[in-house]
Amino acid sequence: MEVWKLKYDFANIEPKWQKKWEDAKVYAAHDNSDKKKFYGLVEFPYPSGQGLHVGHPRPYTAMDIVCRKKRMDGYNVLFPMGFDAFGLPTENYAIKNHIHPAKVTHDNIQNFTSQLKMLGFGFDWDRVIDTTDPKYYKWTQWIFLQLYKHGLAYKATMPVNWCTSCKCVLANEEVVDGVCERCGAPVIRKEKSQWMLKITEYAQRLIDDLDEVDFIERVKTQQRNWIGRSTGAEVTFHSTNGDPIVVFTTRPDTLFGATYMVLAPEHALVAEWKEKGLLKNVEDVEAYQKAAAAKSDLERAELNKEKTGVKLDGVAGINPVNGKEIPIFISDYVLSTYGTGAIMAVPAHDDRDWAFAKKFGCEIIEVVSGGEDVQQAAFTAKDETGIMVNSDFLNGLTVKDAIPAITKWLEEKGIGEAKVNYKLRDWVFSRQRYWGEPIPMVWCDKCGWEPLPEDQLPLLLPDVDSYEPTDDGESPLSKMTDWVNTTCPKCGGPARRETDTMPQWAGSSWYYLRYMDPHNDKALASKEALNYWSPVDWYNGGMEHTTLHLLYSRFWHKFLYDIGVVPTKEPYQKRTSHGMILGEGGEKMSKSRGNVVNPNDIVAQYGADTLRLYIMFIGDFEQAAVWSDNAVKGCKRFLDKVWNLAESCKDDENQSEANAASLHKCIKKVADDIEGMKFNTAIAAMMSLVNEFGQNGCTKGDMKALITMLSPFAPHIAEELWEMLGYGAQGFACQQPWPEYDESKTVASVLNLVVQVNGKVRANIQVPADADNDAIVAAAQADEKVQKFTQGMNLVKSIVVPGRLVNLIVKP
RNA sequence: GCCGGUGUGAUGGAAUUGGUAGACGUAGUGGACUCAAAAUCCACCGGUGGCGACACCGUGCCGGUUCGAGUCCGGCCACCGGCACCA
Repeated sequence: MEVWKLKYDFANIEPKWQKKWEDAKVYAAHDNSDKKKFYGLVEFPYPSGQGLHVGHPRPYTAMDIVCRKKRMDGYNVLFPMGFDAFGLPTENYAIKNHIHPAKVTHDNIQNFTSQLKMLGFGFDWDRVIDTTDPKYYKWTQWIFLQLYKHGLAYKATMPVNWCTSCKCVLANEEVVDGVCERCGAPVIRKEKSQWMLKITEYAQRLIDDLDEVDFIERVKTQQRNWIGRSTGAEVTFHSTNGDPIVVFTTRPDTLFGATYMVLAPEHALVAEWKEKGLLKNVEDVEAYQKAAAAKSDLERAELNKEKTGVKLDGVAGINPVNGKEIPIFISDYVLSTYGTGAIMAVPAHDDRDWAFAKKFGCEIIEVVSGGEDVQQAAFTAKDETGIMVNSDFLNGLTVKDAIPAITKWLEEKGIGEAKVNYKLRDWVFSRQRYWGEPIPMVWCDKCGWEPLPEDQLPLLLPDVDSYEPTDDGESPLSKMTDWVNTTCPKCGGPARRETDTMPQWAGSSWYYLRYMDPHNDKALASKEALNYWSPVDWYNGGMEHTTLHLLYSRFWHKFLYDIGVVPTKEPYQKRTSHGMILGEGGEKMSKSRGNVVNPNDIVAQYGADTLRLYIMFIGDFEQAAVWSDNAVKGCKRFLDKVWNLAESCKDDENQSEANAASLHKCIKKVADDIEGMKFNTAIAAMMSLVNEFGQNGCTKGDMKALITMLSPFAPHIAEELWEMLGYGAQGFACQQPWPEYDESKTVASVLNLVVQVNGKVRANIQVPADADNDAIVAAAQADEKVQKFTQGMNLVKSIVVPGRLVNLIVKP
């Protein structure tokens, strides 16, 4: 055979195959197929001006490998890509450089696209979506209208999170430790009229249906935590002047221990009592309310060691279980946004109430025995350890039994009822910025809010002169009087458009549906496409989206399911998550640290295949990993070895005897590891195999199997070698079936066993594969090294682990 | 404080789920090739003792279960992430 001795010239090979794949559309998903479908999804990127960094290819390569493997297994695969392009950085860049955000977006998408193609991902490029395309956001607006028509979108004036730098409201999910999730600027409270989505209506289902999906456990727990379900009871107390005060408690069993009440400073009853002239210490109360209002949530939380509050003078509460008169306080440790904004305080059995009671000299009455002295610390155990005392008819019961008993009693007397509360709050959905989807609503002084008729969608984002956010808290769109002034869709009179836009999370809440049928202009996707492709089989994305995008899109999906648009209850069947890529030194990559690795540089130096391999070999996929320029070389060396082996292998279509066992074990291992996302060990297994091929020599048949296995990981070199070995007529390497695994080839005729004496490794022996236990023990005892330790001892026991080891237990 | 995760050589990380700890890769050391360097190839590469065969110790710490523990149980420590006055 002719000896090629060509260099592994990745710089020419990679673009060559990228073009061939694209021309042949080998990665296109087929809509009308009888094949089993597989829908693999990665989170679409925000096309920033910086382009891709090496963090992006980690999830992309992983799902690309999974999807390529699925294609080889005969699935009709949908593996799409798109761009989540509305958002503040683009808008800010546009403001700074006086370029229209649409132009900025277009350029960034072009750059991202070429980078993604450079890495050889098998995306279906005919299904690319862009959330800023009116053909796309028409349907984002359409979904909003459906939410509105079903009572799930409403406008309300309430205190909201306001980012002082973005000049824009934020959802609760976007506030992290009191600062803006995006820019890190402090968030303050501001009273504003906002569009809200009733995600709380889905709270229970968002928890329950987690049981039906295959999400990694930490995603499920984080979502459950965020939704924050707690069960208890609502109990109606009364004030001395006869007003009902409803409180929520998770411990109705401790009702007899309620020695005072606390209202949130913003509670409506406080103002009412003030009106009626019942309060004798109005100045103190007002001063406290004012101070509380001025504090941000962060400040409130920071001050949580020291309890503050004011006792209401002139009004008291009455404990409904024993008629006792108890004082009422206002304090900011009670939140107006959770429960009823009012609590009964049981200092003996709640840490916060205890701290408050100590400071304000409130009575502490023990109603659950079994702990230490409640005058010294609250006893909060909620299990069977505590027995009810000082509680009339509850005395003697455990806490566990007392809760249903008192709840039943309350319900019978009409004083209270069982109740479930959630920490989750409704989703603040409007933003005072330009670069987002316009909210298709019109305000008419006569008719109120009216939805835009659906046939007028999309409501286009108008061109404006300035995208600058305004200090008065209005969207830049509000300055566009031509656009703002319109007619009421109902009465035809003069009306004004909503000038706030949607948050960035809107477009991404349903994008996975659009990929199923991206060019449809009659519906967000056709019924046939939705029925065939739903649900997403495997969705990989970042942990940082667990309580943002992932939660929001599950909510939207459930709504769309309820109104008959989508066929499944849940959008994603399986959810996995990748660890971050950290810069050298173990710190997060960032421009300011100057440790950002640009994939273009790595591709130029080593090629895309090496980058793909390295990013998968770097460590446990779910764990954070530190980038190392040096370690990249190892993957390049591996590909060089593969190349050289292909050039020097024996011209024999058969697999060689010498490599058979290793080859077939490797075929199995790589397949299993891809399914389990253990890409690092899959690659290690192929490296070992290649080392063996180098030692034993290999045939074309051996190489054929190796190249096929390698093709999901390093698709370009696989194609090139496939063609070089003369298999080009059989189609692309990436279209071949996964190599056949023959278990019988992995069974050796002679087994290597470890011999232990009293649990310590003492020797290795070879035995025939069919040797029985007695023969194995005899062989072990016959070994010279073993005899050194068994000499003069009695064998009391022997343990044989088939195919692994034999342990001899000896005693003098 | 509550919930989750992690802890293994110089280093990134493996270990068939209770069965030879350190696969695979980096870095390092020695050697071959070269005028030289790069590349490549070969050998070594947890610690201590020994010329050596070999022995003992070793998976954050202390204890336990087991013929056998990185893996299981009990009790700690450290770091990372999430939630946090949510009644």
